[in-house]
Amino acid sequence: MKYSYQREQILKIVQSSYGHLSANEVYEQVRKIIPNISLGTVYRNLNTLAEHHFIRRIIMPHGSDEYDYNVEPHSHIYCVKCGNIYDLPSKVDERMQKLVEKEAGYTITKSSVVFEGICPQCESEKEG
Amino acid sequence: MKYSYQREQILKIVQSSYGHLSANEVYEQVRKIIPNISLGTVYRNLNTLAEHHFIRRIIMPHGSDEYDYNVEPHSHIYCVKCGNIYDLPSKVDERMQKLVEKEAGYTITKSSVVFEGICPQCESEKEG
DNA sequence: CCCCTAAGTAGTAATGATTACTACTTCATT
DNA sequence: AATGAAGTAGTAATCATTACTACTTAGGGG
Repeated sequence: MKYSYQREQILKIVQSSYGHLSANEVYEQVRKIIPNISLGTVYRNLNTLAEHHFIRRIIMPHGSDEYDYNVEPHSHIYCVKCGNIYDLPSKVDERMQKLVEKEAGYTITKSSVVFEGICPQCESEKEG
Repeated sequence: MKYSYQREQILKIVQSSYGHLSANEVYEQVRKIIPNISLGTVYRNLNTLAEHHFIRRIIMPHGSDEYDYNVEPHSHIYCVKCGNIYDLPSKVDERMQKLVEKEAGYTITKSSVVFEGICPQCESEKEG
């Protein structure tokens, strides 16, 4: 991987976001610094960075994929009320994997798990 | 839902497939019976049938969605060796859901879970 | 039994996310 | 400094899916 200013800025944005960003959201942000950057460059660099484990690509079932500063394998949950995407503890992933391997006899190499539900905050607001 | 010959044939194909078919695969099959059927008609009917719980739509992380005759909620695993998509027992789903609700405090309404791994058959062939 | 209209259809165009392509530029090594 | 592999901007292409349009049909009320 050769250095490039574009990639450096893209990495900074994802790392400082402390959340999940779509390629387009990264594009919007990086354009403030590099106005003529191309969307293709954003995609290419996000994927290169993900391949080299600097960030993690979250393949969303529908809609655009998201890029995550947290490189530890973990699943995600989309809150249908507030629209946010939250991380699930990686402990949950480990246990899910063991469950599938034990119950069904498969060797899991990778998983794409996105839950939909209601986050604790929205759940408690329901009563207020 | 008004009767239509097209929808009847589409339902028959998915139900008699005993597996998972993409919209395009259904299209290819139904064209043998109704040569000038439109791909849009296939999509519309598959989704209508799924909404009415005659079949189930499996949203795949990447690639095309699949349609399943098995309407019980269950997750899927894609075997990276043979390329097939297998069902996981719905017991696994129930336990995954409980795990997430207990460990992370979320109320799960829906889940899109697709594992990638190696199926028992391919696993055993490795040694031969 | 026929008419009406909402639902369905074929065919095509549009959408949205992502990747591919092309000609030009830049990093970093000798 | 020269070279070549890797990177870039800009644009076109791809792929799955949905939307649109004008036409057709199912099927209940008169």
